[in-house]
Amino acid sequence: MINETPRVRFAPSPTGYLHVGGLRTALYNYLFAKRNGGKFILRIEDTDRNRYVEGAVENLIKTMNWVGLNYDEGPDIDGNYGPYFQSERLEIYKKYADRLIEEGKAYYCFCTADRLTRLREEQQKAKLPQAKYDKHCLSLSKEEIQQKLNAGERYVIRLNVKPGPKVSFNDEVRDRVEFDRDSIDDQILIKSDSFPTYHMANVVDDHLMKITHVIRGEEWLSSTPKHVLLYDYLGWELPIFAHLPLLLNSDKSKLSKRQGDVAVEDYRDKGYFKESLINFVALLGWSAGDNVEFYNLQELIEKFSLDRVHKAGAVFNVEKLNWLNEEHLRSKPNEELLEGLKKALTVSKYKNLNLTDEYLLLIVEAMKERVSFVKDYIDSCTYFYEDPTEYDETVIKKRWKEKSPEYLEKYKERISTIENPTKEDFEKTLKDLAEELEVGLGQFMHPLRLAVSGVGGGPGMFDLLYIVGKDRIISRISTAFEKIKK
RNA sequence: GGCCCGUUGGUGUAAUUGGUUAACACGUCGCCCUUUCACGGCGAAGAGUACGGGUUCGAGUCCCGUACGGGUCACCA
Repeated sequence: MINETPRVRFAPSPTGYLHVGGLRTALYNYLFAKRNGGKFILRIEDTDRNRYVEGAVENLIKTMNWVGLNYDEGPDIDGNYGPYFQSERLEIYKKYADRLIEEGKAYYCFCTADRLTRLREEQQKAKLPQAKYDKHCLSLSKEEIQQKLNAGERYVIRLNVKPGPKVSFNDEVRDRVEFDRDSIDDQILIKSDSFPTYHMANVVDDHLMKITHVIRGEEWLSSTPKHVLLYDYLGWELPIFAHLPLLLNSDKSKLSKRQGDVAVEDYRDKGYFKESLINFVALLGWSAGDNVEFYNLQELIEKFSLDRVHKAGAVFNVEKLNWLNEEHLRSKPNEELLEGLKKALTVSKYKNLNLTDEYLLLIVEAMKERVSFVKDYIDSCTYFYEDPTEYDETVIKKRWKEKSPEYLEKYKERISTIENPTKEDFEKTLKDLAEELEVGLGQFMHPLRLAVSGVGGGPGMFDLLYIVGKDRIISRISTAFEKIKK
């Protein structure tokens, strides 16, 4: 095994969307594979027919593609170990279950759901430390079993956990973990609908698909002894386990829908870049130990290692995600942001404006240090798309002076005589005027910004003027005279 | 409740594997830059490492106990 190329898998059950915790698990698997020259496999754990969700797999694949975690084998990328849907591997599980039965390591169980709940209740009443199946059906004779089978009685197949030493295994992030054997229940392996349970399916598939490292969430830690036992019963070599710390809500409970968005799609729709999501989630439970926090996927591949994965759960902190999104935005070329902006524009109220790339690029550049999301290129500077309809009250109070109309009128007159004014023209005109009238530049700039944009903040004064342009400046100044009353 | 895992500023993490005053980032606050807002720069507050014992010349790092948090105990994954 030492020399085998690593094979890891991300094995979600298709519930409809990709959970951010799932994204983190997928990412670590991906990084581990890429770092070590291995293969990354996507396997669909669709063994619960009651939870079937229409279109869930398609959506999952779409989201995986969007974030760029490309797998080497999966439902739509054939490898030599398919099928990659567990629902298409039923005969395989059955075959191994039969083998276990033959060897006395598993057995048929005909107990009804009724009996099981009654059993559980009794055990609870008796204050037993733990509710476990009582191996009732283990004592059935061969004839009895055959008879029931022939009669078509519904059955499940259970793991036969026999007394023995502690079950232990090594975990890459938690070192050695041990469980008492009698704390392990006779887990159902094959359900009465002939579908396997997760425990059976994941062990069989991981072995058959030659998975070398099982990297999954910590919620699986306590069922790992069952899996270890199965490997043992089947005579298979154990993979290396790595149980990742959970992602938490701000109250430290397991990250849940109730306390915010958990779907990767939600974050995508809110305007987060896949780069920031990946970067952020990578840092939840892992660090290279070198103070670097800004990464792209390639850099993560180069730095990642399982032995630097943290043990404790990590709170999902949106503020840091926001910061990372700003950082990634600023690192992107303007052309890419332009494409994003154009796309955002098509679904905005400005979709019919037909603005040129040249014009939009000016906005992209002027606002680059002032936005967190591409959509902010619209939302936080609407004055580039339409005349202001309101004027910020506090700015009026602070900046709109008695003489403001007079100054602005003069500026308006002067720029109206310039043909195709450049940014420098707007600047020189303003400075000259202020000098002639012997007043501070601020007497011009602040009211002018207010009149042109309606707000007190924004890009550099002359960028603002240049982008808005002479004609609109002139008309907006006139409008401001009417609308701004002190 | 049983079992398992965990616990370093508000949050994410670091600390040469036992060796100075516990470091960085996000967030917060302040100053500088900029006659705007941001970006950027500088600085501050904020943990004495959950708590209590031990081992040791020396413990965030090792051991034990307690507390707290979480996970798990399905014919769900």
